[in-house]
Amino acid sequence: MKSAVTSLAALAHEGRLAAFRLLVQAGGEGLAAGELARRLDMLPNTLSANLNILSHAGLVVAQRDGRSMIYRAQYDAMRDLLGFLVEDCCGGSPEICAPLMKVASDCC
Amino acid sequence: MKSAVTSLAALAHEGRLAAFRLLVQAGGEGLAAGELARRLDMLPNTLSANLNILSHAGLVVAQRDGRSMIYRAQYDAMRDLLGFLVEDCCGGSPEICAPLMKVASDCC
DNA sequence: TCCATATTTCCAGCATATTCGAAATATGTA
DNA sequence: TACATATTTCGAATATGCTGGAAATATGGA
Repeated sequence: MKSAVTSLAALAHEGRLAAFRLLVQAGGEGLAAGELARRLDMLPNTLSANLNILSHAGLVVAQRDGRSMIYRAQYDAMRDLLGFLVEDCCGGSPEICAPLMKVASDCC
Repeated sequence: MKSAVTSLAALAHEGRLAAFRLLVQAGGEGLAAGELARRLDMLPNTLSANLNILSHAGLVVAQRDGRSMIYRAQYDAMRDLLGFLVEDCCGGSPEICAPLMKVASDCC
């Protein structure tokens, strides 16, 4: 619950959400902080602060590669968050869960 | 995207997340504001402000019933949010989507 | 070593969010 | 009408979050 709030807060910011989505799309290769800053048109220091917040929430991890820092999305954390959000849905509310099945099956 | 950030911000608060989860569990009957305040041990005015934030995000709706205000979770908004969060998962990252399938099928 | 690149850290200022007490509003009941 | 209940609105204090400039750190190359 505490970590869900941390993750939600990390994603509840336009720049951070956009950064996270780019990292999800980038897949296992990840993206360098500078490349993210360019694509998102953010100042490097501002982006760094925001990546730090995503990292503290466990949604991304960083790894140094030469002069660059490569950031990658952490799928486990995202899965945990999604799992938490739908956790209660069968305790009275298949209305959420059933559409979710559709989203998931359309997607995969 | 903008509405996703609004919804995420609304849920990124311990009290609001707990309130929303209670409403999800409560199902179509919903819960009165006072009942929520009792269960969550929140002052009525504080809860009211927080319900207003959830309502503004479209995650709950309110309906007067006598002296009480009945709040209900809005499943469509939650489904949209979850859909948005997994939207990109197949653009390189079935790692998120596949576990989500499992979550959804375990649940329903 | 010296310099350029990549990124982070520090700091200050500004904006937004959170909470609470008190007062106001709406409804039901005697 | 008068009063109790349920909830919201208002206002102010406090806390937290966000941003950008400047400086610091880390790495690679000449």
